[in-house]
Amino acid sequence: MPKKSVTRTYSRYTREALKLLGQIIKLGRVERKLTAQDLADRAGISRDMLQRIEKGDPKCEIGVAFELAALVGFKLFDADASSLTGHISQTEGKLALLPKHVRKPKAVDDEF
Amino acid sequence: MPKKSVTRTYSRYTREALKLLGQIIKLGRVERKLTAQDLADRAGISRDMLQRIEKGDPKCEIGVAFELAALVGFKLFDADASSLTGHISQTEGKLALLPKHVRKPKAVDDEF
DNA sequence: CCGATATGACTTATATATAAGTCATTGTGG
DNA sequence: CCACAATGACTTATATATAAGTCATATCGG
Repeated sequence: MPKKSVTRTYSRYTREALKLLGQIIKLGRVERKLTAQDLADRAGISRDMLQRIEKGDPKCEIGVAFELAALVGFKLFDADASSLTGHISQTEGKLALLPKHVRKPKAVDDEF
Repeated sequence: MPKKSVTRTYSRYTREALKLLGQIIKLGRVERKLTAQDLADRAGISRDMLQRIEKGDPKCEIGVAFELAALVGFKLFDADASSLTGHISQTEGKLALLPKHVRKPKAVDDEF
């Protein structure tokens, strides 16, 4: 494992967001009359993992969660893939304008 | 490991969405003049993992990704935690109205 | 009602993601 | 221009998430 044991903490926002996402997935699944096993099969995951995601477990593969959401018709970025491509290059453009390396100042609390 | 080796596939949408999320995080980080190491430290993760998330790797803990996004000021659900709580109970309400178990029909392709 | 089945909660073996470290390269600030 | 620092790309050991399986319970359809 990592050479040091890992214990993470999550902000309240993160926990709530994950819980909501899980509920959205479950809601979508039930509305579409899909069995947990069915949806899991479609996503290529175990029923157990689907359950954990529906519960909002923070330690799941993000790819699987996104995939599940999409499978039940929920897009986190309310746009289709082709539209996302546009956003991506747009973001790439912004990044290109910024310095490649970040110069560490004294203290970085631009919390203004 | 799982008793069977796992090879997942992801839809184009999922891949694009993850890529975009990673870019958003990187953009936010650079704009805030945070070193990769700095942001990683703040999130309690390794620099290596931050890099992977910024690249859009689907196999990362979803909790960490959400946390990073929030750290650089990006909320996937554009609302604060207290507002999310409202959404959660709202969704819970909807779920309560639906059958607890899904009855498996013959074929389930409500693709209409 | 009752039988079949979906769900939730566990357990276990093991594939795999992660932290840590290294090295080479590049970019920046002085 | 140049030294120093940040980044990107790897490698490796190991903690941990996952698939699979089991059991008990709840609940829906007939």
